[in-house]
Amino acid sequence: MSTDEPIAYRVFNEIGIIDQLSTHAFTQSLPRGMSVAQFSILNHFVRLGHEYSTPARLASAFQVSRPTMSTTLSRLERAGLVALTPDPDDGRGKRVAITQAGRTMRDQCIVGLAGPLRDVEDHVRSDLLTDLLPLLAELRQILDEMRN
Amino acid sequence: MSTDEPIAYRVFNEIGIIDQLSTHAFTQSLPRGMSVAQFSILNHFVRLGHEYSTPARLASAFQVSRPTMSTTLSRLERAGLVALTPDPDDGRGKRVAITQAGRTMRDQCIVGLAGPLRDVEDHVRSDLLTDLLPLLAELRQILDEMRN
DNA sequence: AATAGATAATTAGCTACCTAATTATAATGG
DNA sequence: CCATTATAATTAGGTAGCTAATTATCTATT
Repeated sequence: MSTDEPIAYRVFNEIGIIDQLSTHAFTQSLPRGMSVAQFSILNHFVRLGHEYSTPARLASAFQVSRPTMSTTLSRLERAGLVALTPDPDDGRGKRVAITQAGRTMRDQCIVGLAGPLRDVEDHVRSDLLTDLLPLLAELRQILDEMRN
Repeated sequence: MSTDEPIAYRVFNEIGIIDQLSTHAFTQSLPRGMSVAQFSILNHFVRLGHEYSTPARLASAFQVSRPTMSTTLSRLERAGLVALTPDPDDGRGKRVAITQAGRTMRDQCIVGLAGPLRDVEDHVRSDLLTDLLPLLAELRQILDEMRN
Protein backbone atom coordinates (compact mmCIF):
# COMPACT_ATOMS: atom_id res chain seq x y z
CA MET A 1 0.00 0.00 0.00
CA SER A 2 1.33 3.44 -1.03
CA THR A 3 4.58 1.91 -2.23
CA ASP A 4 4.88 4.59 -4.88
CA GLU A 5 4.75 7.50 -2.44
CA PRO A 6 8.04 9.15 -1.43
CA ILE A 7 9.71 7.34 1.43
CA ALA A 8 9.56 10.42 3.64
CA TYR A 9 5.84 10.74 3.01
CA ARG A 10 5.26 7.17 4.05
CA VAL A 11 7.35 7.57 7.19
CA PHE A 12 5.45 10.67 8.30
CA ASN A 13 2.20 8.99 7.46
CA GLU A 14 2.98 6.07 9.77
CA ILE A 15 4.11 8.50 12.45
CA GLY A 16 0.87 10.44 12.19
CA ILE A 17 -1.23 7.32 12.60
CA ILE A 18 0.83 6.08 15.54
CA ASP A 19 0.60 9.45 17.24
CA GLN A 20 -3.14 9.44 16.84
CA LEU A 21 -3.62 5.90 18.10
CA SER A 22 -1.28 6.32 21.07
CA THR A 23 -2.59 9.72 22.11
CA HIS A 24 -6.08 8.31 22.03
CA ALA A 25 -5.17 5.24 24.10
CA PHE A 26 -3.30 7.28 26.69
CA THR A 27 -6.05 9.85 26.97
CA GLN A 28 -8.47 7.05 27.80
CA SER A 29 -6.27 5.87 30.65
CA LEU A 30 -5.94 9.30 32.27
CA PRO A 31 -8.29 10.61 34.96
CA ARG A 32 -11.44 12.21 33.60
CA GLY A 33 -10.74 15.62 32.10
CA MET A 34 -6.98 15.21 31.90
CA SER A 35 -5.20 15.30 28.56
CA VAL A 36 -1.76 14.17 27.53
CA ALA A 37 -0.71 17.78 27.05
CA GLN A 38 -1.82 18.69 30.57
CA PHE A 39 -0.18 15.66 32.10
CA SER A 40 3.07 16.43 30.31
CA ILE A 41 3.22 19.81 31.98
CA LEU A 42 2.58 18.44 35.44
CA ASN A 43 5.13 15.73 34.81
CA HIS A 44 7.65 18.30 33.66
CA PHE A 45 7.51 20.07 37.01
CA VAL A 46 7.88 16.93 39.06
CA ARG A 47 10.66 15.50 36.95
CA LEU A 48 12.78 18.62 36.80
CA GLY A 49 12.07 19.53 40.39
CA HIS A 50 11.95 23.22 39.59
CA GLU A 51 10.02 25.47 41.90
CA TYR A 52 8.39 27.34 39.05
CA SER A 53 8.65 28.16 35.37
CA THR A 54 7.08 30.64 32.96
CA PRO A 55 4.57 30.19 30.14
CA ALA A 56 7.20 31.20 27.58
CA ARG A 57 9.79 28.73 28.84
CA LEU A 58 7.22 25.95 28.96
CA ALA A 59 6.08 26.73 25.43
CA SER A 60 9.64 26.50 24.22
CA ALA A 61 10.34 23.32 26.22
CA PHE A 62 7.36 21.60 24.60
CA GLN A 63 7.88 23.21 21.19
CA VAL A 64 4.41 24.61 21.23
CA SER A 65 3.20 28.12 20.45
CA ARG A 66 2.74 30.50 23.33
CA PRO A 67 -1.01 30.88 22.81
CA THR A 68 -1.34 27.11 22.95
CA MET A 69 0.59 26.96 26.21
CA SER A 70 -1.45 29.85 27.48
CA THR A 71 -4.75 28.02 27.10
CA THR A 72 -3.41 24.71 28.39
CA LEU A 73 -2.13 26.49 31.51
CA SER A 74 -5.51 28.17 31.93
CA ARG A 75 -7.23 24.81 31.97
CA LEU A 76 -4.73 23.49 34.50
CA GLU A 77 -5.24 26.57 36.64
CA ARG A 78 -9.02 26.26 36.42
CA ALA A 79 -8.64 22.70 37.68
CA GLY A 80 -6.41 23.92 40.53
CA LEU A 81 -3.45 21.85 39.35
CA VAL A 82 -1.16 24.77 38.67
CA ALA A 83 -0.82 28.26 40.15
CA LEU A 84 -0.17 31.33 38.03
CA THR A 85 1.30 34.37 39.71
CA PRO A 86 2.73 37.60 38.33
CA ASP A 87 6.49 37.64 37.99
CA PRO A 88 7.74 40.05 40.67
CA ASP A 89 10.75 40.97 38.55
CA ASP A 90 9.01 41.47 35.22
CA GLY A 91 5.63 43.10 34.90
CA ARG A 92 4.99 41.33 31.61
CA GLY A 93 5.70 37.85 32.84
CA LYS A 94 4.03 35.22 34.94
CA ARG A 95 5.25 32.39 37.08
CA VAL A 96 3.77 28.94 36.85
CA ALA A 97 4.04 26.49 39.72
CA ILE A 98 2.52 23.07 40.29
CA THR A 99 0.17 22.80 43.27
CA GLN A 100 -0.15 19.96 45.73
CA ALA A 101 -3.31 18.89 43.90
CA GLY A 102 -1.25 18.97 40.72
CA ARG A 103 1.32 16.59 42.19
CA THR A 104 -1.40 14.24 43.32
CA MET A 105 -3.00 14.34 39.90
CA ARG A 106 0.35 13.69 38.24
CA ASP A 107 0.80 10.60 40.38
CA GLN A 108 -2.66 9.36 39.44
CA CYS A 109 -1.83 9.88 35.78
CA ILE A 110 1.37 7.87 36.13
CA VAL A 111 -0.64 5.04 37.64
CA GLY A 112 -3.20 5.20 34.85
CA LEU A 113 -0.59 5.29 32.11
CA ALA A 114 1.42 2.40 33.52
CA GLY A 115 -1.03 -0.24 32.26
CA PRO A 116 -1.22 0.88 28.63
CA LEU A 117 2.53 1.45 28.51
CA ARG A 118 3.23 -2.02 29.82
CA ASP A 119 0.66 -3.36 27.40
CA VAL A 120 2.54 -1.93 24.47
CA GLU A 121 5.87 -3.16 25.75
CA ASP A 122 4.36 -6.62 26.18
CA HIS A 123 2.78 -6.82 22.74
CA VAL A 124 5.82 -5.69 20.82
CA ARG A 125 8.86 -7.79 20.06
CA SER A 126 11.51 -7.04 22.61
CA ASP A 127 13.86 -4.95 20.46
CA LEU A 128 11.37 -2.89 18.52
CA LEU A 129 11.18 0.03 20.90
CA THR A 130 14.88 0.15 21.65
CA ASP A 131 15.60 -0.01 17.92
CA LEU A 132 13.13 2.77 17.21
CA LEU A 133 14.08 5.25 19.88
CA PRO A 134 17.50 6.34 18.59
CA LEU A 135 16.26 6.53 15.01
CA LEU A 136 13.31 8.68 16.03
CA ALA A 137 15.53 10.89 18.14
CA GLU A 138 17.82 11.34 15.17
CA LEU A 139 14.95 12.28 12.86
CA ARG A 140 13.41 14.60 15.40
CA GLN A 141 16.70 16.39 15.90
CA ILE A 142 17.18 16.94 12.18
CA LEU A 143 13.65 18.25 11.72
CA ASP A 144 14.24 20.54 14.64
CA GLU A 145 17.39 21.94 13.07
CA MET A 146 15.68 22.30 9.68
CA ARG A 147 12.94 24.62 10.85
CA ASN A 148 15.32 27.59 11.05
CA MET B 1 16.98 13.66 29.11
CA SER B 2 14.05 11.53 30.38
CA THR B 3 16.23 8.44 30.58
CA ASP B 4 14.21 7.17 33.51
CA GLU B 5 10.88 7.24 31.67
CA PRO B 6 9.52 3.96 30.30
CA ILE B 7 10.90 3.19 26.86
CA ALA B 8 7.43 3.19 25.31
CA TYR B 9 6.73 6.62 26.76
CA ARG B 10 9.90 8.01 25.25
CA VAL B 11 9.14 6.48 21.87
CA PHE B 12 5.65 7.97 21.76
CA ASN B 13 7.00 11.26 22.95
CA GLU B 14 9.43 11.45 20.04
CA ILE B 15 6.69 10.40 17.66
CA GLY B 16 4.41 13.14 18.94
CA ILE B 17 7.05 15.80 18.44
CA ILE B 18 7.92 14.55 14.95
CA ASP B 19 4.27 14.48 13.97
CA GLN B 20 3.83 18.02 15.14
CA LEU B 21 6.93 19.33 13.38
CA SER B 22 6.22 17.52 10.11
CA THR B 23 2.53 18.38 9.99
CA HIS B 24 3.44 21.98 10.55
CA ALA B 25 6.09 22.01 7.81
CA PHE B 26 3.82 20.30 5.30
CA THR B 27 0.89 22.56 6.05
CA GLN B 28 3.11 25.54 5.27
CA SER B 29 3.93 24.14 1.84
CA LEU B 30 0.30 23.51 0.85
CA PRO B 31 -1.85 26.05 -1.00
CA ARG B 32 -3.55 28.56 1.23
CA GLY B 33 -6.44 27.01 3.15
CA MET B 34 -5.46 23.41 2.49
CA SER B 35 -4.58 21.06 5.34
CA VAL B 36 -2.81 17.74 5.39
CA ALA B 37 -6.09 16.00 6.28
CA GLN B 38 -7.86 17.58 3.32
CA PHE B 39 -5.03 16.80 0.93
CA SER B 40 -4.97 13.18 2.08
CA ILE B 41 -8.57 12.74 1.07
CA LEU B 42 -8.08 14.24 -2.38
CA ASN B 43 -4.95 12.13 -2.80
CA HIS B 44 -6.85 9.03 -1.77
CA PHE B 45 -9.31 9.47 -4.64
CA VAL B 46 -6.65 10.04 -7.25
CA ARG B 47 -4.44 7.20 -6.08
CA LEU B 48 -7.14 4.57 -5.82
CA GLY B 49 -8.89 5.76 -8.96
CA HIS B 50 -12.32 5.10 -7.48
CA GLU B 51 -15.25 7.00 -8.88
CA TYR B 52 -16.69 7.71 -5.47
CA SER B 53 -16.65 6.64 -1.84
CA THR B 54 -18.74 7.28 1.26
CA PRO B 55 -18.04 9.26 4.43
CA ALA B 56 -18.14 6.08 6.49
CA ARG B 57 -15.65 4.24 4.29
CA LEU B 58 -13.34 7.23 4.22
CA ALA B 59 -13.51 7.55 7.99
CA SER B 60 -12.53 3.94 8.34
CA ALA B 61 -9.79 4.18 5.70
CA PHE B 62 -8.18 7.07 7.58
CA GLN B 63 -8.94 5.66 11.02
CA VAL B 64 -10.77 8.79 11.99
CA SER B 65 -14.16 9.18 13.65
CA ARG B 66 -17.12 9.76 11.40
CA PRO B 67 -17.88 13.21 12.80
CA THR B 68 -14.30 14.20 12.06
CA MET B 69 -14.59 12.97 8.48
CA SER B 70 -17.93 14.69 8.22
CA THR B 71 -16.53 18.13 8.98
CA THR B 72 -13.44 17.65 6.83
CA LEU B 73 -15.64 16.68 3.88
CA SER B 74 -17.82 19.73 4.51
CA ARG B 75 -14.79 21.97 4.22
CA LEU B 76 -13.74 20.27 1.02
CA GLU B 77 -17.24 20.61 -0.35
CA ARG B 78 -17.40 24.28 0.62
CA ALA B 79 -14.19 24.76 -1.35
CA GLY B 80 -15.68 22.91 -4.32
CA LEU B 81 -13.02 20.18 -4.20
CA VAL B 82 -15.41 17.35 -3.51
CA ALA B 83 -19.05 16.68 -4.38
CA LEU B 84 -21.48 15.12 -1.92
CA THR B 85 -24.60 13.48 -3.30
CA PRO B 86 -27.22 11.26 -1.69
CA ASP B 87 -26.68 7.55 -2.16
CA PRO B 88 -29.44 6.39 -4.53
CA ASP B 89 -29.46 2.93 -2.98
CA ASP B 90 -29.44 3.93 0.67
CA GLY B 91 -31.40 6.85 2.00
CA ARG B 92 -29.07 7.21 4.97
CA GLY B 93 -25.87 7.32 2.99
CA LYS B 94 -24.01 9.80 0.87
CA ARG B 95 -21.58 9.49 -1.97
CA VAL B 96 -18.39 11.49 -2.07
CA ALA B 97 -16.57 12.18 -5.32
CA ILE B 98 -13.61 14.36 -6.15
CA THR B 99 -14.29 17.23 -8.55
CA GLN B 100 -12.11 18.48 -11.36
CA ALA B 101 -11.11 21.40 -9.15
CA GLY B 102 -10.23 18.83 -6.53
CA ARG B 103 -7.90 17.02 -8.92
CA THR B 104 -6.21 20.27 -9.85
CA MET B 105 -5.81 21.17 -6.18
CA ARG B 106 -4.37 17.73 -5.44
CA ASP B 107 -1.76 18.23 -8.14
CA GLN B 108 -0.84 21.62 -6.72
CA CYS B 109 -0.45 20.06 -3.29
CA ILE B 110 1.86 17.39 -4.67
CA VAL B 111 4.02 20.11 -6.20
CA GLY B 112 4.08 22.04 -2.95
CA LEU B 113 4.95 19.00 -0.85
CA ALA B 114 7.74 17.83 -3.13
CA GLY B 115 10.21 20.44 -1.89
CA PRO B 116 9.88 19.79 1.85
CA LEU B 117 9.87 16.03 1.27
CA ARG B 118 13.06 16.21 -0.76
CA ASP B 119 14.49 18.52 1.88
CA VAL B 120 14.00 15.93 4.56
CA GLU B 121 15.40 13.15 2.42
CA ASP B 122 18.44 15.31 1.70
CA HIS B 123 19.13 16.29 5.31
CA VAL B 124 18.87 12.80 6.73
CA ARG B 125 21.50 10.08 6.45
CA SER B 126 20.63 7.83 3.58
CA ASP B 127 19.40 4.81 5.54
CA LEU B 128 17.44 6.51 8.28
CA LEU B 129 14.07 6.58 6.55
CA THR B 130 14.33 3.10 5.08
CA ASP B 131 15.38 1.78 8.48
CA LEU B 132 12.49 3.56 10.18
CA LEU B 133 9.65 2.66 7.85
CA PRO B 134 9.36 -1.07 8.57
CA LEU B 135 9.76 -0.55 12.31
CA LEU B 136 7.05 2.10 12.33
CA ALA B 137 4.77 -0.07 10.22
CA GLU B 138 5.29 -2.89 12.68
CA LEU B 139 4.47 -0.71 15.66
CA ARG B 140 1.46 0.81 13.94
CA GLN B 141 0.09 -2.58 13.09
CA ILE B 142 0.42 -3.82 16.66
CA LEU B 143 -1.25 -0.72 18.09
CA ASP B 144 -4.01 -1.16 15.57
CA GLU B 145 -4.59 -4.74 16.66
CA MET B 146 -4.45 -3.78 20.33
CA ARG B 147 -7.34 -1.35 20.20
CA ASN B 148 -9.89 -4.16 20.01
C1' DA C 1 -47.24 -5.09 10.11
C1' DA C 2 -45.13 -3.19 14.04
C1' DT C 3 -41.48 -2.81 16.98
C1' DA C 4 -36.82 -3.03 18.17
C1' DG C 5 -32.14 -2.75 16.89
C1' DA C 6 -28.31 -1.41 13.65
C1' DT C 7 -26.19 1.98 10.71
C1' DA C 8 -25.21 6.71 8.16
C1' DA C 9 -24.49 11.20 8.87
C1' DT C 10 -24.72 15.34 11.51
C1' DT C 11 -24.76 18.58 15.53
C1' DA C 12 -23.01 20.15 19.93
C1' DG C 13 -19.36 20.72 22.86
C1' DC C 14 -14.71 19.72 24.31
C1' DT C 15 -9.15 19.82 23.83
C1' DA C 16 -4.89 20.74 21.10
C1' DC C 17 -2.66 22.99 17.79
C1' DC C 18 -1.83 27.06 14.68
C1' DT C 19 -1.32 32.35 12.96
C1' DA C 20 -2.37 37.19 13.36
C1' DA C 21 -3.31 40.91 16.08
C1' DT C 22 -3.58 43.31 20.94
C1' DT C 23 -2.02 44.93 25.28
C1' DA C 24 1.34 45.76 28.58
C1' DT C 25 5.92 46.25 30.03
C1' DA C 26 11.18 46.18 29.21
C1' DA C 27 15.16 47.46 27.06
C1' DT C 28 17.72 50.21 23.89
C1' DG C 29 19.30 54.06 20.97
C1' DG C 30 19.31 58.71 19.55
C1' DC D 1 14.34 61.61 28.18
C1' DC D 2 11.65 60.04 24.66
C1' DA D 3 10.78 57.07 20.84
C1' DT D 4 11.53 52.76 18.91
C1' DT D 5 11.96 47.99 19.19
C1' DA D 6 11.54 43.66 21.52
C1' DT D 7 9.32 40.52 24.62
C1' DA D 8 5.37 38.26 27.65
C1' DA D 9 0.95 36.94 27.56
C1' DT D 10 -3.62 36.94 25.77
C1' DT D 11 -7.58 37.26 22.49
C1' DA D 12 -9.76 36.12 18.11
C1' DG D 13 -10.50 32.98 14.67
C1' DG D 14 -9.34 28.74 12.20
C1' DT D 15 -8.44 23.32 11.50
C1' DA D 16 -8.24 18.49 13.38
C1' DG D 17 -9.37 15.24 16.47
C1' DC D 18 -12.58 13.17 20.07
C1' DT D 19 -17.27 11.59 22.58
C1' DA D 20 -22.17 11.88 23.26
C1' DA D 21 -26.47 12.65 21.50
C1' DT D 22 -29.89 13.38 17.30
C1' DT D 23 -32.18 12.35 13.13
C1' DA D 24 -33.14 9.47 9.43
C1' DT D 25 -33.34 5.20 7.30
C1' DC D 26 -32.59 0.34 6.85
C1' DT D 27 -32.87 -4.52 8.70
C1' DA D 28 -34.46 -8.08 11.35
C1' DT D 29 -37.54 -10.19 14.66
C1' DT D 30 -41.70 -11.25 16.36
